Amino acid sequence: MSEVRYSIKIASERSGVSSHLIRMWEKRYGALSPDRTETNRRLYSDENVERLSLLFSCTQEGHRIGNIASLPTETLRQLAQENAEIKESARESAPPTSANEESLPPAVRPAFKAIDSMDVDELRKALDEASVELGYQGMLTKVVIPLMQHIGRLWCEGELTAAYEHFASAALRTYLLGHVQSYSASRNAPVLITVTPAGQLHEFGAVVSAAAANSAGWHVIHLGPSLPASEIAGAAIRSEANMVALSLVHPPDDPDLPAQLRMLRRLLPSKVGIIVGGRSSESYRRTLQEIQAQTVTDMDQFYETLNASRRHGPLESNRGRQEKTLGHANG
Amino acid sequence: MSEVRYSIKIASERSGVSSHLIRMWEKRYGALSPDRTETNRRLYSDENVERLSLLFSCTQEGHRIGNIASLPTETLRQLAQENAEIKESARESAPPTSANEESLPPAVRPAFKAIDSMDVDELRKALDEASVELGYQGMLTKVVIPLMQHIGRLWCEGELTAAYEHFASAALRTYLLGHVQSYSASRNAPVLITVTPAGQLHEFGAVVSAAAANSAGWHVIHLGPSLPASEIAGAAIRSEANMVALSLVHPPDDPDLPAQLRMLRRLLPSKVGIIVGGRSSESYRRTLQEIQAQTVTDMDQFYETLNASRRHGPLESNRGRQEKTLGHANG
DNA sequence: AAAAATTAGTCAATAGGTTGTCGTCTCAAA
DNA sequence: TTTGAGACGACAACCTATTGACTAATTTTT
Repeated sequence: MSEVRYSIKIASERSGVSSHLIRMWEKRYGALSPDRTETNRRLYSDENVERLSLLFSCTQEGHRIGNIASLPTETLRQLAQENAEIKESARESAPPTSANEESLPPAVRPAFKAIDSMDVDELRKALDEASVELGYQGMLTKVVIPLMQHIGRLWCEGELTAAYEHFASAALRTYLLGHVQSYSASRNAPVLITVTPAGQLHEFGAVVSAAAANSAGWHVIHLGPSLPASEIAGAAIRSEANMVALSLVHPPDDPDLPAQLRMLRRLLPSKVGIIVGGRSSESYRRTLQEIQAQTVTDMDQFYETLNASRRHGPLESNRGRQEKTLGHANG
Repeated sequence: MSEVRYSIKIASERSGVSSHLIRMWEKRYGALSPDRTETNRRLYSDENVERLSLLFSCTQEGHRIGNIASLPTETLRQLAQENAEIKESARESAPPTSANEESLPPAVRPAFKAIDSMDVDELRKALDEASVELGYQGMLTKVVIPLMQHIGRLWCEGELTAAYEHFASAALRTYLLGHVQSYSASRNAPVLITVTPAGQLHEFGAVVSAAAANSAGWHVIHLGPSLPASEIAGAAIRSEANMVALSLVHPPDDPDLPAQLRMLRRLLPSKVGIIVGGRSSESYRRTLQEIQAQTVTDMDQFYETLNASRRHGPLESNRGRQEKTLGHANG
């Protein structure tokens, strides 16, 4: 701790309380009693300044200075703590975004604006327009993915609150999967399962690949995030899937995941291919190689792999997918 | 506990009783006798505030203030709890939710079949048809909810694999939120935020309420699962929401949740109502009551509450109560 | 059933307390 | 000399307390 003392001006700047008011608080309420120089100048320590800041934020919250001026600093700290979140949420809700818009490609901006104002309809419109302009797959690669990356970045840097991230996820997921629904392909289209293995909670990659594969003519069954290998395999077998697409994003170092992946390979029929993408797929490279998964690092590769597998892939097979009901469920 | 005393303004904000009314209760019924400053200002302790909250919720239940004002705080606490229990049990005995075992209602079967064969299109068709037959809200209450309950039960009993549960969640969510998108209401429709508080991972209740509210003419912003209170409040403020709908399902005993809920109440503008549903809402009854959340146990109640709030502001009530707990907005 | 009384919440007016800001004056520091 | 600090007094804006009167609903009485 330094024993630095500040003039009232500095104390005022640091605490946000005008020097005038600082004197008033001292005089009227005895809020604090700073040391003085020989010539009667006030000298404020770091503790003094902290106390001033606390008093200030409490008054901002509606507490009357007269009621709190004499409380010990520790109590003030608690009181301010109670309200800390208020300020946070207020502050964060005030400046939604601003600075980083320039760094966004123009095509992404309308969609980002829609997220910014939490408007699903606007988002849908933006994406529809992007679809027309860039094609569906172009919309995916040039708008949706950069958009989520940007939001993720802003979120990490604390420039965007989790609420926006959640909203964006929910809205985009609904938009993309909604399209999967309505595009759903003909009866003898190849079948792809999109899913995230147990422990991987980020669904977004799987959603995008679902949308992408669907637009490429696949019949897609999206199972969502964090499903154990046995479940994935079960679903694949039951639906006679041709491929399973996994997205690995976070965590990049799950010690259980390799075992899960190996088990998945073992349980899956050998003609069913595994295709893996996502930021963290690199971290599990060894295992992925071992199970002969095809890793892709971008959308183009993903399309390519899908096409290849469709032509001479581990599939072909009789497309006579007949409905199978669950043996067990109630009659 | 700190020995902090609050001004009447703060006491009013925290208890939800207008400052005016607080004085009336003191003067007419001697409901409580706060300390005073030398200049006769009232000073409220935390206990005082709690008592005010209790009195308030009891009056909301229909008790006359004159009858309960002189009861000791402990008795009030019991009374408030009893009321909540009676309400609960009345509701529970009324709709016995016989949706038990063996036969699920015929209306649900096509949708269940679709889930069973993991066919999104078929599911969509089944729900569309149910919509035509039962109306959108009927589809929600008579198909979607029983369906999810049924699947949840089968899952619990190990009769259905997680893959089906995941698939059903993803598909239903997309279907329901997709409809929210396209229905999105006009500019001056009331705004509802649907979300799950931090720690509550089950999104489904929030999704259904989003769909329901949207069909009732609300503008819905769905934020998805597990968002901290400050985020929820920030989003609500920013979007000028009229209500926030929370779904509590699992876990039923999160020790952090009550604090989260209290904080949410504090951060939200007091005119923003909180509406809570879900299987576990009962477990948090005390806290919910404290924050004056309106709990609902079925869809009908949900609609009712939405409508009431739309008509007389957030605090609906049997007796055309004041819609301003915020009488302190003096000015 | 109509009239009167009771109950509960709200309003308005007045008086006075509380708080942030301003201006002025004086004195120390640069 | 200019600038900033200290002290004092004044003041407007806001908050609080009290009183009495008003409204609307409910209950009691006639």
